[in-house]
Amino acid sequence: MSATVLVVEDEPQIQELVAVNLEHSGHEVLRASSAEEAEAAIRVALPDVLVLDWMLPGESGLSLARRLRAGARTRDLPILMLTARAMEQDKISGLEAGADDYLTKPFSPKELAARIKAVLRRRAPQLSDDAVEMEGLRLDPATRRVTAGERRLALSPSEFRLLHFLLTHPGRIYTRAQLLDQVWGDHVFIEERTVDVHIRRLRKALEPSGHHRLIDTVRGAGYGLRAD
Amino acid sequence: MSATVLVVEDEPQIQELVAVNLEHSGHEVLRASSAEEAEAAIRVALPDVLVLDWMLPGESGLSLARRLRAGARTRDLPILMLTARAMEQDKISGLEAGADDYLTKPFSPKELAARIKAVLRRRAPQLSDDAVEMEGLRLDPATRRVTAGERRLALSPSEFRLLHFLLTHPGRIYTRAQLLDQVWGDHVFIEERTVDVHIRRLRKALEPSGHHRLIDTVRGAGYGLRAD
DNA sequence: GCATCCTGTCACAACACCGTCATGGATTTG
DNA sequence: CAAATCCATGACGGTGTTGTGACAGGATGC
Repeated sequence: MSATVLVVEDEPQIQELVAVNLEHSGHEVLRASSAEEAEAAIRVALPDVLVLDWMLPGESGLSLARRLRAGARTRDLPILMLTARAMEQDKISGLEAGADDYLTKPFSPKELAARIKAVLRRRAPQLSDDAVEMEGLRLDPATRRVTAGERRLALSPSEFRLLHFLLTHPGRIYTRAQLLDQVWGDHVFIEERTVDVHIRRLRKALEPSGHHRLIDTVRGAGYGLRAD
Repeated sequence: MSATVLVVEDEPQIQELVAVNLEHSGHEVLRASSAEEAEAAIRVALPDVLVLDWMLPGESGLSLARRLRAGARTRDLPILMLTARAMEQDKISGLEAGADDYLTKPFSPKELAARIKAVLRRRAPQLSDDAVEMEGLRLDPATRRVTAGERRLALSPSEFRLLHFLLTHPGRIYTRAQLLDQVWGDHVFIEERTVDVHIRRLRKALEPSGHHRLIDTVRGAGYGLRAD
């Protein structure tokens, strides 16, 4: 799980320490030394998570957190607060201001990595898990089952995602590039022709029940699911 | 049946009354006096159930409930609403906003305990202490026993909790992250692959009776209990 | 304080899956 | 009809995911 982390910390040594550890965990790290810098960075590009020192020159981290919680765009930005001491008071204020979690210095690199991971996991979007059905072909994300009438079909993860997308977007033709973006993800580098192979595998998996006929090939355009 | 209950109530006396009663029932109690405080507490650690006053200073309980229902992480959080009077209007609004049940002041400690129990049973079955059984595999939280037919199986605490969760949520597939949140707690920092190891240990423990076949591995998705 | 159990992590093996390519068939184009 | 595209399909090696045994540290009970 790799993410973009904005580290807001005025002491260069601590900033460096945190940044290096996060990079080592595979994260992209941005840095800021004050609340103002942090806000500017956030304006440019919303990070996935914020590591925020409680004490900062100028506006405090506490205050920044509170403001971020108020803004629509930054309301859901996960915040991990750094506090100098394990003061119960700090904890309470920090959490009231809207931090998701907090860490008291000194902290171990391992704990930092773990907390970041936990915070990210909690914010992970829950994919919709409503079942979809079409002409007796039923796909249920919650149970992860695909059935054709009574019969249960075995699909690989990719076949499952592809069929899920097609079932939720019937009647329209998608280019291979569009399918790669939608099913495999936005930034993957995969040969377009590979989509052909997956379509074929999906067709083969659907063949026992005859549902492979649902998948249309449109020459020169792409693939789609037959709409009635 | 011991759960973590977050009580959101601005009147100190009522808050105290509710809290004491819940603690007496064996629950862990957290307190908040406003919607904002409640939200901060929830961000840090998801409670098992929320007791929420309908009238609060600032944001109303109604509004908070509605927001919690919208968030992916808090969608399934059971909510018990407190209302000052038995207004039919309130009831409707409260339930529409997503409360699971409601209670009108004044209420008896006994009724409070009963409602909490009912709400938990409905929304978070693994927190109730009802025995669960499936294909001869029986788990009883009250006695902490697991039996396969006549045979008694010895499970470690983690194996017990994992099996309990699976037995109360059959059919559905859960990712490793979801299992960590549900079985280990909302706020733990554990490698996802550790779930594999516990699944394996649980399978091994169930093997003598053949019930290990109940546990499904779904490649690329997670684990679940076979539903028939 | 000691022995035991439990737990989280790791390393390695096994295997399913995936991405790519080569080939040949089908369809379109001129 | 020939050439040029485009697509279907089988095969294959690399990659990623899961199963499993081992181990060290911590908790627990005696």
